[in-house]
Amino acid sequence: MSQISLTFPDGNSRDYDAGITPADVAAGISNSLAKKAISATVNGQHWDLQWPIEGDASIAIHTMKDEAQANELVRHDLAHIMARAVQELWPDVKVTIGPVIKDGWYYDFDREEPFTPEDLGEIEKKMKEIINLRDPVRTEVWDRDVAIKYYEDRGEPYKVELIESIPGDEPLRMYWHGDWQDLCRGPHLQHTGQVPGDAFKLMSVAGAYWRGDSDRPMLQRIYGVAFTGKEKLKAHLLMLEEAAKRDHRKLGREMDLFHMQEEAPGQVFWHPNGWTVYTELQDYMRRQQRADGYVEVNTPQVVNRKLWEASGHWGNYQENMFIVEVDEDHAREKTINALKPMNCPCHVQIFNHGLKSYRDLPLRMAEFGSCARYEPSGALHGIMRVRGFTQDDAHIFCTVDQIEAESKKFIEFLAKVYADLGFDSWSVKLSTRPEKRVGTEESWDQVEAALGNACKAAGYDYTLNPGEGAFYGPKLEFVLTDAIGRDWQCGTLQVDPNLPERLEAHYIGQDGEKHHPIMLHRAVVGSFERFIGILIEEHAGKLPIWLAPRQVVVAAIVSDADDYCLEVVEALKAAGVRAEADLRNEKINYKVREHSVGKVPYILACGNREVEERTVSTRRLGEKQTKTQTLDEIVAQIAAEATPPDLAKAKAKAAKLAAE
RNA sequence: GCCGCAGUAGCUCAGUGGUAGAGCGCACCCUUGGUAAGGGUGAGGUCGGGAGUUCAAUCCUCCCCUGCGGCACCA
Repeated sequence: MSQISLTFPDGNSRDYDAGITPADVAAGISNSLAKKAISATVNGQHWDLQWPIEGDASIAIHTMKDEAQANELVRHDLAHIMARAVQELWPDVKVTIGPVIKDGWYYDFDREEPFTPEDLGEIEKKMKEIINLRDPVRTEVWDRDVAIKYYEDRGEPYKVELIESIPGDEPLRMYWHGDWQDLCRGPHLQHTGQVPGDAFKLMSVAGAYWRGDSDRPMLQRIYGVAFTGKEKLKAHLLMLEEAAKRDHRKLGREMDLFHMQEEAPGQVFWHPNGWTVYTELQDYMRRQQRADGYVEVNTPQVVNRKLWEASGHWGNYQENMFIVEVDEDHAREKTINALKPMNCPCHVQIFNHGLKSYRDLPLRMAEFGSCARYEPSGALHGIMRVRGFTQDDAHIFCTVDQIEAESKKFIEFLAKVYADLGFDSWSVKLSTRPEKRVGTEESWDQVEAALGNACKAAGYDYTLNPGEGAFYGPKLEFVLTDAIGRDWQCGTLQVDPNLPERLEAHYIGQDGEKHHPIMLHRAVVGSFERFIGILIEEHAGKLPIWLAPRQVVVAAIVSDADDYCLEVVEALKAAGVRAEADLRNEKINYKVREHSVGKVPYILACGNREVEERTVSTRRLGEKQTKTQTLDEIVAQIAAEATPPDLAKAKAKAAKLAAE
């Protein structure tokens, strides 16, 4: 038998007979390691303890202490254990696939009856029994024909289909957890008892299409979460509770920001508080855009289908448009219009009005454009995914040569805005040419390179998103990461040579000839609705004071202080602060609690002492400590703190200049 | 759009084949209280919409709408 050399993480190597398994290797090191071992990494590949090693290799034996491998194995084995439990409870249920996902796993089943929450409890119980059996895990490589025959005989059509879709040169591997068998590429644990029986939980049942295809059968997916220890499961469940507390739908109600109702699904009724946040953010964006060389326009909501036919939306996007038919008495035919789902065709109309010269480019045309899209009902989610929304939309009309410089300028702009809005953590993805596309390879090469170069020139790295570009051009996507680690795509930059051509936009070049401009579709916050939802969840409702709808409540401790409270409110208002008085016949405890729950950044309490001394008792949201400040002092302090970040910077700069 | 679950007072929720209840909030009264809920009284509901079964439906059945969790979608 030939010998192979295995190199361990400490750099030592040892010779073994070819075909040795990591289990044997572990046993050769120590008894306890043999028991504790869960898997190995062989030549960088996660390796089952039972798989033979045929050549020289590096090897590391894993135990439950290796979090990454342990999590993967625990979750993967639980997927199998759950499938086994389900088939033991209901033998006619058909199994499909069950992959590991973030924090857990899922398994898709085909079963006539829907699973109920009580079923989940029963399955969980059965899973714990299986874990306690400590059944060995065993694996074999099978012939395709044998495997197909096996699953055909057992009436498991989904498995047959899976095998048929696996490339012919790949070995088919079978795994047994006790007597229960599943097709699986592995690796797995040594026995079911290696799974911690108290560190997993079945979370939910949901429908999911077979192979993710909406034309195929709907299966039932059971989701579970699992970790290497009980405490980690607890921590995870706690985190979910915390996330639920930040839910913008809940906070939106509690802070009286907005509501939605069934007469206008997917559209927002902004209340005064919410609209204050909205306009504050919009005012900020408007200032930024002006400073960055954009012109602002406004275009119609209801536009005749002719324009949508010309732009291509009628053909490609009709299902997502609100169609508005107007049946005028004296019109022979009714006119058919659509609410605009995007602003770009309208912006081209403005561009086309009057002859443009190359000297006019780049032309940066911005609109806080209200759009309506008929999103599928199942896609709606609070104010994050809606049917009516407003974008900080703009289109930059430019030449091919200007793409790179304009993109760089935009990235810098976006970076400044995100920094002002408190998002330090964001990343860039470059989506490149998809399979179905228009345009030449050379033009794609050129434009993709321009976007990549612009990123680097602006000082940002990007990851590739191959094949995810639009049919007409590549795009940059800017992804924010919020306070609890969730990703949100907000900003975007898309290169579009197609629409200007379709809508016959052109400019006169230096050569005196007509040329089509390129359009860069771009947005920073994306939809205001969604972005405000993100802000609410990011800050758990405690918005930065300049965005907070109610910045200060001046609360009277005794009614003798009422007049003074009103005076304080007036002083704050005069300094541009959103302040209100709370003179209700309630105790100060009650008022403090209510406005704290309402996430008001400043509570200023005034009693006889304050009236006497012309001071206020200041309490900052989230702090227990109060302090006494003079009226002048607190007005100046809050006015400064409530100044939007861009204006604050401008003020600081002006002050510095004045000092010099 | 698809699968499952849900819809009862402004909010959170309990409940029943014989037309409903709590807490909070709201109104009024007492209380003027020093930093996260003082006390009392009261008003408030077509039990999501429609149809059916029944002597009788908020409750059972069917259809629709909306929401929630996923899936699909996000030119």
